[in-house]
Amino acid sequence: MDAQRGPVTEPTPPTSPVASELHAPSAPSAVIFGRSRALRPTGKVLPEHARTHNRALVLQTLYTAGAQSRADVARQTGLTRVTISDLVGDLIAEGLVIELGQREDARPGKPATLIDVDRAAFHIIGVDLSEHEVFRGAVVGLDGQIIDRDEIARAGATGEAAVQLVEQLVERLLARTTTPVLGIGIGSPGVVDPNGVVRSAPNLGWSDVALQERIAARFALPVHVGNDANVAVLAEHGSSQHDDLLLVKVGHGVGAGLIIGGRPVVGGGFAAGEIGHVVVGTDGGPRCACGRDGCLETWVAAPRLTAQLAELDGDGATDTDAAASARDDILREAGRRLGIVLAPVVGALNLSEVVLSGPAQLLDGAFHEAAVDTLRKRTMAEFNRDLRLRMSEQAEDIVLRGAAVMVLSGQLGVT
Amino acid sequence: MDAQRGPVTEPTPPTSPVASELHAPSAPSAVIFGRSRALRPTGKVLPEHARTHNRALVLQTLYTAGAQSRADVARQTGLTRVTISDLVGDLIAEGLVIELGQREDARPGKPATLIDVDRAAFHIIGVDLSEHEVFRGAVVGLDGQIIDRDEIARAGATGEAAVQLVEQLVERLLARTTTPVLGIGIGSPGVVDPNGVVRSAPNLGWSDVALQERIAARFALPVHVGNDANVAVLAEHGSSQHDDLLLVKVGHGVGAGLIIGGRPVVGGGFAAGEIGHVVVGTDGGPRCACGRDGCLETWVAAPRLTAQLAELDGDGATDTDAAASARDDILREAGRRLGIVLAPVVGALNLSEVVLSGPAQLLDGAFHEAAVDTLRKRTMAEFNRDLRLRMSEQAEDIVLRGAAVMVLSGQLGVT
DNA sequence: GTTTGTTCGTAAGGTTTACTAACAAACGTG
DNA sequence: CACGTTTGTTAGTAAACCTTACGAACAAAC
Repeated sequence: MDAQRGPVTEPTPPTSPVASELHAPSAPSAVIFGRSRALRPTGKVLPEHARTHNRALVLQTLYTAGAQSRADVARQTGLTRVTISDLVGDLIAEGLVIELGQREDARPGKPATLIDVDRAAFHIIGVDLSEHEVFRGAVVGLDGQIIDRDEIARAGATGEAAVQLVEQLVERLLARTTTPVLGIGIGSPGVVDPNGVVRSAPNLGWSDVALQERIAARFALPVHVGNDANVAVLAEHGSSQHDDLLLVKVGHGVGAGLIIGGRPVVGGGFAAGEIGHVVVGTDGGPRCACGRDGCLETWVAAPRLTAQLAELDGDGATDTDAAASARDDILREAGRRLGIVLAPVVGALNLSEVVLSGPAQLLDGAFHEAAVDTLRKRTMAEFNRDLRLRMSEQAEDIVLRGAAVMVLSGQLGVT
Repeated sequence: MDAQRGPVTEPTPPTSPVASELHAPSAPSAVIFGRSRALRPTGKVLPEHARTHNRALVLQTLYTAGAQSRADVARQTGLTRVTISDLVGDLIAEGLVIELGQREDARPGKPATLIDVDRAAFHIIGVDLSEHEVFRGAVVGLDGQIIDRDEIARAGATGEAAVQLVEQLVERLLARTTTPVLGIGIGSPGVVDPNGVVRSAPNLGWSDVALQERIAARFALPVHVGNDANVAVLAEHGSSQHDDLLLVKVGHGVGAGLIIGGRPVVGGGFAAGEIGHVVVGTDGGPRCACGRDGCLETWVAAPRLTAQLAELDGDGATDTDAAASARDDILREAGRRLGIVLAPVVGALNLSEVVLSGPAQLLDGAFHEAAVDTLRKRTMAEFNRDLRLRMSEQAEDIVLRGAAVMVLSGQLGVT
């Protein structure tokens, strides 16, 4: 009974070198385990990759916890003081970290030299192309604060004209800061692939536009491009406690950004989060531009809701109570429809947090309540007990800040 | 215009050592980027971790591509022949890899010594607790082939009695092989946490049962426990080309297993894939045991479908054509309901592959067709053009083999 | 039969990385 | 003031992978 049990740590003795008779050279075989993830490391790992990783770990520790001594960082990361000193030395030489002088509080021992990410050393350019009327951009600090902003009217521009508007906007933003720029982050509507090619953005008339390449070539800076909702969820993730997070962005259309296990989800066709044209319910619904009835967008897209509410006002409601009630009915139904679509997603992913982003006057009331209520009624309470559905706190700047997060991740973090 | 642009590779000159006046020791600050993934490496990485990774890479390469020379492995992995020789030396010493003698085909140069994973060196014990009437188990080869199998009638056992049945089954399986056993993999219904504790499995009367600990202590072997559907999707992933995969397991209940970006999804409450009690549609439905109307299980769980079909036979259909048609109607409606639930998930994740596992006589016909049809009608064709919904090819043994994959991953792969 | 070129696997030595051990500096405390 | 504590650095070591170099073994061409 014992001979047959052999954990890897106590292997069987090495086999005879020539065993070709015993084990016929196996053909590539059935190998049902072939693609098992754990057995499929992404590629080789060299010591220098470890170094890169640890470097990012130090940066992250400083960034999150704020100014502290090298010894503090060592304790937090588990690396030794020696190694931390070495890594910090590199980071200081690169201008990413600075010494802030000695710690002031009274403790025994040699006083600590405080170090921190040099939060004033770089700015980031964030650009939001998701609004229908205007392209907005900002100079963003490393801590996410908006330092300066600018915008450029879209005026219906599409195709190449729209690309040139983006270039103009970036140019103007770059002129507004004298601090070195870490990179440019752009949140675009539509389907964006990992190379920053906008595969398809009907509103902008874009199809396979190599935006990342264009902007990078023009400004000689690192450029990152992502879908607007996927970018927005990055900003939200910063202030969230959870590693699984779904952000629903209600605007001209409806899109979602998804983070699972701390990693953004892109999807096989790079179209993850495109839930605007999923059909809701089994009772029909308004005709959608895509040709079907009852797409999510027909229920909850901002222009639709606004139009419905305007129609209500047009009916000239005399009683203000009744008007408010009718208004809430519309918003409640929209929220319910969103809940119906989200329920299967929340159930399948066992999500703990869903965030709503969009016009507060539309979403932050009856809409929100109905969505929460519907979600609870349609998922298993036992599994989703601690589910939260909340409004985003990032308001209008969510894409701008998310774009900045994308740059920070891409430039300073582990790829 | 140039001074302000500084990629990390061309940083600003180091700041003066004492800059405390310029940069007030920043409080932990707003830090909206704080939890950005790329900036939040999981922990320190030491050179030995790189070694572990590369070791797994070599194993994976051999496992997938079959017998080959050290030089072949070097070319495939990108590591040098020297390093590969070193790693392979370790693996041979551990008994995981064997030399098979010289390559026979005629080529210039020194003939290659073929090496391969020693596919006969270990067996794996796989256990499937997901069936209602019986616990099934098997001795599984490293390539996933079922070498021997056994089962034990559950006879309604719950709680401690059920645990003891699992122990008996494992004991009997271990007695059926004289080959060293790499580990024991168990697929259980219910919610299973990463430590192998079954948090909740109502059918088995389990609540916080430390199954992994129990079995590991009893047999002194590595043990891995997972949810049955989550385990099943591992088996399917082996034969799939995609890194995003959803498996729907229809049996006594309905559950799903999900792999995104090559990684299993567990969910915040470890209940990912529990879609059986998500409400389908907006037109009510049969009353569910959980108290609500129209849960997915009320539409597609195997016992429900079987009962509906039996009822049909009970009506004594004389015309066989009409009977077949009525039968298909029932299955079609069930398939449609599944499609309705899956559509938002497929849309949100931009899934490229969905797999059905369960009784073929129920699923592989009208049910399947209706599910495909519904899914296409309810998602955006443009984004999900290459979506496939197919039956699993693993049949009854999917959980057994998935459990074995779990062990193989856990014992030989990167954690 | 000899030469040439190729391929394989190994050996030797160097570089990078992070570790342990040890220490000086600087501080509070008794 | 002696002592313990804490910080950050220096020196040396171990691990991991690299480059370079080499012998062995073969096919192909002469």
